[in-house]
Amino acid sequence: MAKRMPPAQLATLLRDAITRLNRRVRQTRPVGDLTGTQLSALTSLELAGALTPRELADTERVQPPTMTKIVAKLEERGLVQRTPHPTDGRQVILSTTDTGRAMLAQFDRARNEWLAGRLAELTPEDRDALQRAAEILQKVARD
Amino acid sequence: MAKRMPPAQLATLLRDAITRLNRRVRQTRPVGDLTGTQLSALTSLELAGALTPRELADTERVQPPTMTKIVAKLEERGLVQRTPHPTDGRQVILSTTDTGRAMLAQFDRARNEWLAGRLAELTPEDRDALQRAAEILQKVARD
DNA sequence: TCACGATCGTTAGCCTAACTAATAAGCCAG
DNA sequence: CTGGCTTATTAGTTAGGCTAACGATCGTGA
Repeated sequence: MAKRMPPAQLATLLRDAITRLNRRVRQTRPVGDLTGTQLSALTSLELAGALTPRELADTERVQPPTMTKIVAKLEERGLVQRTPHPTDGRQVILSTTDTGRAMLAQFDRARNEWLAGRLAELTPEDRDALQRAAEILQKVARD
Repeated sequence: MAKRMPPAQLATLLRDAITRLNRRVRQTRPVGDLTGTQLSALTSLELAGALTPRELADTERVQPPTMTKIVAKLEERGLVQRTPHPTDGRQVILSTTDTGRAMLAQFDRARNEWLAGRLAELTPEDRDALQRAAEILQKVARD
């Protein structure tokens, strides 16, 4: 590994790596015609059980209008359903449908084909390093 | 660190981490009103000295029409210039202008403020792990 | 030599995904 | 019971990707 570098330089390196990896992953994306954003939202919703659009937007770190659009697409496909909030007439409760859960299960298999393939070519030590890094990055991205 | 996981699961973890980090970085971006994509292209061009649009597109791993748009925005701002190719009438040569270089120099200072700040809060060991991971990811993202 | 296929850059058109601003509906406190 | 806050949506903009198609140019093979 190269010499230890100051945080600003590491930030540049990280952003560059992440940008490029994102582009590569995007290029190989048309799996099941759900976009990464939609899949991520569906997964968060499934993990949480049920959320309001606002809560889901906060979870996904997007603004409410953005989540409105994402949910609309998922609803079109019958992957999420909305039920009225029991006491607050403004809010709605989002939850995954059986179809949505089936879709998620299917993705569990087909998921990340390209990236997983590339990762499988790495040494176990490299994969360990990436795993550790992913956990650190999750922490960094959290508030 | 958690137990070692299979590549498919690691791929999921990585993509999630990267997606979230990208969103966070985007939210804190309005520094000098150049986007990450534009900055990346400008930096690549500066590093290479001079490139054709095709070469720059390949470097940035986007399709030529995408690079046309990015270059158009950079040219509007006077950050890059185009000169005719000396022998091939189809091609053009892109290079950074003095203004573009000044902009890059300014970014060298203000760059990655949020991310660098967050990274500075980590332990040196965590930063080492991220540095190693970034280098691995660069390799993975490369062809 | 010249006609035709390949290459380069651009244009046009589409999509995803994000943002802000504004609006309608509903809640609640004084 | 009214005025202000919250929730969700709509409308409109921007960035950034893609593919398809096109004109200009290059270069090669008959």
